[in-house]
Amino acid sequence: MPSIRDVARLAGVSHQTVSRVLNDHPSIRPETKAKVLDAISVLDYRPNLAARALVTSKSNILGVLSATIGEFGPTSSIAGIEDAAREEGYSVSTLNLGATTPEAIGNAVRQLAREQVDGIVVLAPQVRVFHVLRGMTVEMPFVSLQTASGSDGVTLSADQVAGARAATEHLISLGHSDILHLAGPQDWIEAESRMRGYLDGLREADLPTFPPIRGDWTADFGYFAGQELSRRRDFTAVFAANDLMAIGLMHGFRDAGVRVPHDVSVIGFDDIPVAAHVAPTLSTVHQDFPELGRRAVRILLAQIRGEAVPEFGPLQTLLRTRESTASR
Amino acid sequence: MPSIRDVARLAGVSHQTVSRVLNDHPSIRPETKAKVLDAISVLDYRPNLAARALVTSKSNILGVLSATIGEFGPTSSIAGIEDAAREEGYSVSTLNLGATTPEAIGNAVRQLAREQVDGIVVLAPQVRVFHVLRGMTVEMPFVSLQTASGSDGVTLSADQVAGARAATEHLISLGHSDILHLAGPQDWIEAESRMRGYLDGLREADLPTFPPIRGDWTADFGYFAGQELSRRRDFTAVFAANDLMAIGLMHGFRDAGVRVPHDVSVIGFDDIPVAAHVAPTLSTVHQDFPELGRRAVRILLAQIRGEAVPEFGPLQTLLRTRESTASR
DNA sequence: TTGTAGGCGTTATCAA
DNA sequence: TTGATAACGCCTACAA
Repeated sequence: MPSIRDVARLAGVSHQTVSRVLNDHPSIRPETKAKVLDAISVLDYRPNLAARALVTSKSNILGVLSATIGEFGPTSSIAGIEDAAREEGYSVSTLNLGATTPEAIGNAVRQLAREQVDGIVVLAPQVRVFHVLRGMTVEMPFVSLQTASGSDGVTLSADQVAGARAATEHLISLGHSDILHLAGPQDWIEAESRMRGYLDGLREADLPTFPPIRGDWTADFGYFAGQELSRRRDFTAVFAANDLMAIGLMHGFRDAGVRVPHDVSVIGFDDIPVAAHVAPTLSTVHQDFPELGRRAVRILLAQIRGEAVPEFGPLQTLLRTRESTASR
Repeated sequence: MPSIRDVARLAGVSHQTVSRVLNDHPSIRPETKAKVLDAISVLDYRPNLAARALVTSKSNILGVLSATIGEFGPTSSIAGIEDAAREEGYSVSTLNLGATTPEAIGNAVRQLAREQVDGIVVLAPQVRVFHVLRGMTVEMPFVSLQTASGSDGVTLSADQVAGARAATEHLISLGHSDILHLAGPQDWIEAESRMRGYLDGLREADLPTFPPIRGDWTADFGYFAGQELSRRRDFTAVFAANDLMAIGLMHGFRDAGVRVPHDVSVIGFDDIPVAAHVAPTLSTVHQDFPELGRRAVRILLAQIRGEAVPEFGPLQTLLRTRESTASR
C-alpha cells in the first residue's frame, strides 16, 4: 500500500503538500496540485483512515445502536442512515443491543466510543434507553430516531401522534364509536405516541376511550389478543399500534369467528409490504422509514460539526385505507 | 482520554509493560499485571483502536456488504453477523449497495478496504456480485452468505436445494402432480437453488416440470402472477420461492376467484413472521437466518486468522405445513 | 520479566 | 505557496 510519502516522492513535493491536496487546502498552486493528483492516481493511493483518525481523533464513523432485529421499520431506517452517512463520507458501524438494561446500553456506548465513532444514531426506542444515554458520562453526540418530541433541541419525529390520530379519526368517520387500541409495550416511545394519537382522536370526538391492551409488537401477540377480544362485544373497531399485531389480530378474530371488517374493523400502523396483500387487505398508516434515517444523520452531523441543527417539519405519515376498515 | 503512558506512569511501569498486559503477553509477573490493571480501571483507560489499527494494520472491523433493504431474511442474518463478530471482538461496518453493477460493487469493496476492514461478509446474493468479487484486484478475505455450494473452499449454505425439494415433495405427497414454480430473479443464487430443488423433486417423482415464472421477490409481483395464473387451469399447486411472493400470489388468486387451498395449494419459503397469520396461513420452509450469519463470521474469521476453515454441516431447513397446502 | 528505541501514516505547527 | 519537524497512541524488536 502506497503512503503519502510515496506520492510525494513521485510528485516531487513534500508529503505535507500531498496532505494539503488531500484536504483541499486553499493555498496551493494549481499545477502542483495537478502533479500530486496525478501521482495519486498513478499509484492508486488511498489515504489510511486509521492514521488519519489517530491524528485528528475523528474517525468519520457513525455508530448505530439498535435494539430491534429483522423488523421492517427499523431496518429500513438503518438503510436510510447508511446511505446518508456514506454520502457525507462517513462509514457506519452498527451494534445490536441484546438486552436494554442500563448496563448493556452503557457497554454498547462505551464500545462505540472505543471505536471512536463521532456520533451515534440510536434506534432503541425504549424510554429508558433514552434516559440512560442522557445520563452517560461519555460525552458523545447522539440522536434518537424516536426521540420524544420536545426533548431539548434534538427533536426528530415522524409524526406518530398525528398518524395515530388520523387512523382513529378514519375509524370514527366510518361511524365507529367504540374503538379499542392494541398498544405497544409500555416503555416504548412510539407506543406512547400512537396511544396518545388514539386518545386525542377519541376525546376530540367525545367518544369513550378504553384502557389499551398492551402488546409486544408481535403477530403472535395480536393473535392471542384477537382470541381474547372475541369474547367481548363492546367494540366495533380496533386500532393496532403496528401492522404485525394487526395481522395477528385479524387471524385471531378469524379463528374465533369474528369477521373483519364485517363485525370489526381493524387498522394498523407502518404499512409493511404485506399489508396490502393480507386478507382482508389492511388499512394502515404509512411512514417513510428511510427518510427518517436520513434526517437523523443530517441532524447528527450538524451536531458533530457544530452547525445549526436543521429543523425538519414533522415527517408526514399517510393514511392508507384498505379493506379491513368498513363503515359501521 | 488517558493514554497507555498515563497508565504506565500511574502503575509505575513502562508503557510497554502496559501494552503487554493489554495483549495478554505470557511473561509478566502477576503482581505487575495487577498494578497495571488497577491503574487501567482507575483511569478508565480504553485503548485507542485507531492507533492500534495503524500500527498493526489490522482494524478488527468486519465489513458487511448488503444489497437488500428491509427484508426479513438478510436483516436477520445481519443481526447474527453482528452478534458473532462482537463476540469475537470485531466491530461491524455495514454498507448498502444501491445498484449491483460491477462498478458499484468495486467501489463498495474499495471503500471497505479504505476503512481497512479485515474481511467482508457479502449479502448480495446475485451471481454477478460473486463473480466481480472473485475477480477483484483488492486482496481481501470474504465470505458470501449465499455462496453457491462447491465454490472453492468457501462454502456456506443453508440447504436451499433440500428445503425447496422438501416443499415440492410436500405438495406431491398431498396428491398434486401439476406444480408450478414462482421463482426469484434469474441472477440470484438462492433463486437458482430453490428452483433446482423444485426440479429435483419433480423429476424424482416423474412428474412434469413447468417453465418457472420469474418474479422479483416482491408481494406485488406475486399478486400480478396470481392474476395472470388464474387464467390457466393446468396446475393445482404453486411453490413460490419466497413468502412475500406467496402472499401476494394468494392475494392475486383471491381477487381472481381462485380459492387457496381449495382450488390451488400454495407454499412459500423463508417463514417470515406473518406467514403463520395470513389467511390462509402459509405453508413454508423455515430457515435460521441469524445462524447463517454467525456461521459466515466464523468462516471469515478462520480465513483471516489463517486457521482451518470450520466445516459446518448444511444448515437444516424445516418444513412448516399450514393451511395453504391441502390434499388434492 | 521489564525497559528503550523506532516507526506505523497522517495532520498540525511553524518557519522559510 | 511550500517544506521540515513534531506529534497522535500504540506495537514490534531488541536490549537489559
